[in-house]
Amino acid sequence: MDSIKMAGHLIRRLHQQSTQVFQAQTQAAGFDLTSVQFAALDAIAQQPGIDQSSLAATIGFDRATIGGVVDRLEGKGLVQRVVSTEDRRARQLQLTPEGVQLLAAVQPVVQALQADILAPLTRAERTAFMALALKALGLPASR
Amino acid sequence: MDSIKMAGHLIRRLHQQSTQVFQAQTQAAGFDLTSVQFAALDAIAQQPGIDQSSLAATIGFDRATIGGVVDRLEGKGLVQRVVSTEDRRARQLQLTPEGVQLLAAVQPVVQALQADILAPLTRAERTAFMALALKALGLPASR
DNA sequence: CACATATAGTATGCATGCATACTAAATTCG
DNA sequence: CGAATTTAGTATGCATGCATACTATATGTG
Repeated sequence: MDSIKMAGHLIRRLHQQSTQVFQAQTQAAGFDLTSVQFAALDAIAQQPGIDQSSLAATIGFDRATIGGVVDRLEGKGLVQRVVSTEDRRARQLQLTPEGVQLLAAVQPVVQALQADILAPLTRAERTAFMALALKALGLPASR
Repeated sequence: MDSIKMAGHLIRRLHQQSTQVFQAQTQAAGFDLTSVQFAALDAIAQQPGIDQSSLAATIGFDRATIGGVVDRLEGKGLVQRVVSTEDRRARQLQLTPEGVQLLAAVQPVVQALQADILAPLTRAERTAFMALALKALGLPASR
């Protein structure tokens, strides 16, 4: 079988397509943010005070990667790192006012581009694809 | 909507799962090869003498990335780079005998792990997923 | 032929993404 | 309590992956 047709290869290509659509449309809207940085911002907004380790678990990174992502978000002034008073190893993460504002502004753009990631699919096919992807990841379909 | 449920996020997670399964199973079988390196080897085997630019187009990389991949394959003694006599800018790629041997040995392993990438899905669901993925990439379903 | 343009590959810089090793702090257990 | 273990985060190295700029070569056009 062609490696071209293998599941792993198709998924890699989809990932490329996904990140390209994200970059193109968020940049066109005037934002400078990667999809990973968006995912981190969004997760922090939903669980303010979350530590880096829990954040990594939430969005599926490892600890080494999340450190760099948070570094860059902090560098852009979007996120604050505070040493936890309860556990001095942990860093609690919060959005700054700038982070809150940017997230609110970029969210509708990101929301809107999701369909474009799977543009050749019909709406019903997109729904089917998402359900299969969720199951393939071992996640409950309803989450 | 949770970013957790967005198409882009699901695809990123699938990509992680895919590369992890690939690494785990090929390493368990005694190979030291990334999925990208495998894709490159396989493509070169199917089109011997292909230049780097065409290789990049075939498997969906950009030129900058393919250079490093070929560097590493050459460093492992799996691939030969020869300056084309017809176009001295181009590098024609060939597998070495070691490359041919390794590809033949690893191919069945890679073949077998494809189903594990989508392990929670039934066989029918995997087929459906692959068809949707192909369509989402704008590729003909039959290729 | 001369010059403009296009193309193949490389180099550099930035951003994931993982493995491994390390430090500091918290927890467990004898 | 004190040592062993675990955990949070960082540091380092390797491998994609893309954007941009650069060199060398090829091609097209007047």
